[in-house]
Amino acid sequence: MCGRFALTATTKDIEKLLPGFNADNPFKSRHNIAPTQEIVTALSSEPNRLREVKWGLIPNWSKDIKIASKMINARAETLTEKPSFRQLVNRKRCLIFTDGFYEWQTIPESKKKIPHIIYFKDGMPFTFAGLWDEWKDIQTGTILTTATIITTSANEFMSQIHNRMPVIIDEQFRKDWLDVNIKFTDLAELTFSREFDTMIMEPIEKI
DNA sequence: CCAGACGTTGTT
DNA sequence: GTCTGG
DNA sequence: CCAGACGTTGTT
DNA sequence: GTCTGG
Repeated sequence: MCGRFALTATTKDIEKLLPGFNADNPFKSRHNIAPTQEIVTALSSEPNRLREVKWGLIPNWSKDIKIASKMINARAETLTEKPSFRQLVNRKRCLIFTDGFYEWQTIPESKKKIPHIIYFKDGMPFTFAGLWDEWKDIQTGTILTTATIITTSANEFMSQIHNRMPVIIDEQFRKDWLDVNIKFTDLAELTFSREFDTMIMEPIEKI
């Protein structure tokens, strides 16, 4: 799955990933982004903007804000079936910016978990596939924008440590993923597990 | 019909 | 909002 | 995902 | 051990 990641690149380098998209404000460098915190995204509805939203999807119909902490990931395999996601796949897709994510390897019979960081050889930031939504807090009238990260089965490389991984959208497909004129069924292939030539994985002591 | 859930992961 | 379970 | 809390009563 | 908050 994907429950922690980093975004330490400069705002300028992040903007380079998606020409024409500009950041609202400079983004802070962060090594350990946790669910419920702000994440940097490009949303399908706002074609020229990079903005922060909260990690943990709150569907627009939700009565309880607490649902967010359960909705940090969405399985690619069942996106079009699940009530929480099926209405979003054709209308509210997003890209989530990162330059490395963490997975924990569980060691059988020792109860220990070893964190690993996964990133690319060039050190550049890259993008996860996500879904987003807007939710109105009835008490205050505030609109909250939230997102979830789509996961898929681990590729051969990642399966050394874990059975799931986030969906990564390559450079040439980023604009397609954000284009809601393209149906999800025509993009579903992007969520399938595949190998990456320059992916690096390293065990770390601590995040 | 209404009431209640709406999710993923990992472990057994 | 929509589906599932009772 | 991990880290940290996990509780009540009565008094200020 | 399990739930909550970040």
